[in-house]
Amino acid sequence: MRGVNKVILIGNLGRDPDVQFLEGNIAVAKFSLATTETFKDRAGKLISQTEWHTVVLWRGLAELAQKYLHKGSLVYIEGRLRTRSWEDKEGNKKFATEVVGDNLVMLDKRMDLNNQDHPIAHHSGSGSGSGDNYSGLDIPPSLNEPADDLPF
Amino acid sequence: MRGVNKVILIGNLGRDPDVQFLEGNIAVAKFSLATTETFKDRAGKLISQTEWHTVVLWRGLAELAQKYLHKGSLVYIEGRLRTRSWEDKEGNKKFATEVVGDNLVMLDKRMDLNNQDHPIAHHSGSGSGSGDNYSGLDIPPSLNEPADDLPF
Amino acid sequence: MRGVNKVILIGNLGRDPDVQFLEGNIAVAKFSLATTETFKDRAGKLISQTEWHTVVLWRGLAELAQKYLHKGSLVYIEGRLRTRSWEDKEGNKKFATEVVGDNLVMLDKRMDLNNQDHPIAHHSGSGSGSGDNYSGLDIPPSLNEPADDLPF
Amino acid sequence: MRGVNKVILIGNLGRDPDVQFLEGNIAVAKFSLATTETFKDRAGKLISQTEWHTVVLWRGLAELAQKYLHKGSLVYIEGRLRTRSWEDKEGNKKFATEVVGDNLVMLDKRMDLNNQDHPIAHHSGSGSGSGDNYSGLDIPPSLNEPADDLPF
DNA sequence: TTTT
DNA sequence: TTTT
Repeated sequence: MRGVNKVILIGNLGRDPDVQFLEGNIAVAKFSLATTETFKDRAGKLISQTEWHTVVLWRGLAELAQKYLHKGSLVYIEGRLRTRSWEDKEGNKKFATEVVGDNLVMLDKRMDLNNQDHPIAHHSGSGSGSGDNYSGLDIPPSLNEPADDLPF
Repeated sequence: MRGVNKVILIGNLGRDPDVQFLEGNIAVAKFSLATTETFKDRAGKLISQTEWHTVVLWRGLAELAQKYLHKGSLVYIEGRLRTRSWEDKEGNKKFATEVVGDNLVMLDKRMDLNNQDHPIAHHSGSGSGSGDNYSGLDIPPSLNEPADDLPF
Repeated sequence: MRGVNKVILIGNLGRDPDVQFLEGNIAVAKFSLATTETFKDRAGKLISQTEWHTVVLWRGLAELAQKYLHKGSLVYIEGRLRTRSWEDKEGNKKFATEVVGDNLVMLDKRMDLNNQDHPIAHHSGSGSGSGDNYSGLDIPPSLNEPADDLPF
Repeated sequence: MRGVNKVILIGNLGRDPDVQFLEGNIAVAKFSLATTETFKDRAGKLISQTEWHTVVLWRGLAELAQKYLHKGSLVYIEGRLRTRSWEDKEGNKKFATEVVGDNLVMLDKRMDLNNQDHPIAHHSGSGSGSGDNYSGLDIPPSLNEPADDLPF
């Protein structure tokens, strides 16, 4: 209660997403995302800093990732932090912090504009990226209020 | 597609929320929210700057607002911007930008911790804020994945 | 004090930015930004909703806008809401809500990768988008801590 | 360039902050923060989920943490993710993901309202928390534009 | 491991 | 007025 746990990332995939299907045919996608920020240090020198994040997507978002994302894709991810812990075979306690995505926006689909036939990278062929209803890019606010009949 | 429109506010209600019910018994709440930020200007002087926002909540969130929020309440609102336009009686074009909330977190309920019986302010008596299941404070990610059986 | 007023947008410029210089040679840029979100309504139908925002940038960010942004540019803007009011000549009270940007990330510069010579749109010639040091894209956290000598 | 790495948290400190001073008298604070989100699972059952984060603050923010934060404090933190890795004595590779805070807003100072003399917890006495100008809570946008002489 |  |  009374908590907020929100992450917003824009970055590039380091590899193609790893997608798996659990029982019930539930898709889960996982990939590394690099966010690079540039800023000036105290001396005014330009510093570029890259951070790697593990992103996990479920269900519909995982399926979108499978269809449209690949190594190098630029994406906006909104989600929350989750830290998992376990013991490895030697009994060492391990931790991993992941970003579980609630929303995904693809930012380089625009490539298609210039170049409909050859999406920028080695998709696995399939019928991917074309067409224009990779609907649900946003899986957003399930709020859809009645039209503009606000009584104010 | 490919868009993001997100607002995050923490501030205090300027008045009790105005709640109305549309056909279908759909609740809509509206209130002014003051966000005050403090920072230093170029000269190092401390500046306090208050901005007023119009917040609109629908359905369940509007009902929570009606039950638990009042003048002075401190809240976290996450939502999106929406600008409406219309003509007033004199035919002047008018604009109003509102924040339509998708998520609400009440930040001063904690009062209850110290003082279960007298929430900090003049609630309308009702069965207000006590108890600890004013559930649904967050109306968040409808993502609920299977437990920790991630195959990675 | 105790307030937050934050806006995060990803969208396209409706027109080239309008850039002006105030006394002291302070740059101010202003433009309209369209954010389009797609989601399913209660009936499962795909709805696309575009919202227009007025974005204002100051100083260095305004200069970046002047150099690199144009009609159609896809950008990430982080900023805060500010509502201004005034009276027009007829004495009508007017309001305008703007997003004052604190951070700007250009999301389609990538165009340059494919096509160094013809940025996607009619830049004003100048020495625009090429080169790779349109530094300061991010004008971010002026926090730059000492290297990784954290004592924990 | 072209990246965003942003985290927004609202939660409670699990313990008093651990504050240290590095050479140059640079303060660094570190603490665990619990964010609890409540939502309904697929079956409509109310689920409460707590996530623990490691938060690191530098310089002025660390000093504020030292003065005003303690076990149980409710805070808003805005920052970015940083993952550090190292090898422990046994040569095992270890990872730790932290939230490096760029902004801090204290959300329960209001306690003072009800109870000026006994802030909710064992402060180190110092006369701190009272008064109402623990200014600089926000250390925000170093943008401070000239007053409202926008030429638009 | 990405990207500029 | 943008973009898909």
